[in-house]
Amino acid sequence: MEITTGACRLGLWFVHVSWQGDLVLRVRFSRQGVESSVPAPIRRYCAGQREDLLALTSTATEGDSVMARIYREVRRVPYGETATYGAIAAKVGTAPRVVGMAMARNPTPLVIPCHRIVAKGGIGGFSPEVGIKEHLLSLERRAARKNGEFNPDL
DNA sequence: CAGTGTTCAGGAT
DNA sequence: ATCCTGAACACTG
Repeated sequence: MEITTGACRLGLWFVHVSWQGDLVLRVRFSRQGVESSVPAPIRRYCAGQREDLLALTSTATEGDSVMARIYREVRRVPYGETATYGAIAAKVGTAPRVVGMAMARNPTPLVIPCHRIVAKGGIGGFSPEVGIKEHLLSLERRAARKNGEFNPDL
């Protein structure tokens, strides 16, 4: 199967995706872009529909490295909810800081929802802009609420 | 070696 | 109550 690349709009930004079937190789954000095709679940997600993206996979979750185990744990955080760096670290058996590094180097945001990982006393970081993280979290809050869910947190 | 999208305990103010 | 240190950790330039 061929490797495909495309982009779709997300608020003020564009989401650029490189994928091969259900396997997503890379996701990145930028201000520039031209609308083209992306995997259907990502298009629905960006349109603000409730979509957990679990149908897609990422190469970053493969293997036994600490990084891969962190990424697998992050994927278990449900749509519309958040977890702290420390909580993920405790489950994997490493330090919170290592989780931060894994998030910073996440090759496939959205598919591995690093935006749902927040600091204990604040939102935590996000590259290239924390504004994207805020946008994603409020997008998920809205969609979850529309589905009749009650989210006291966030 | 220093530096990361952190957190906690311990101590001083 | 808030503010500083240092340590723990996996990985990169």
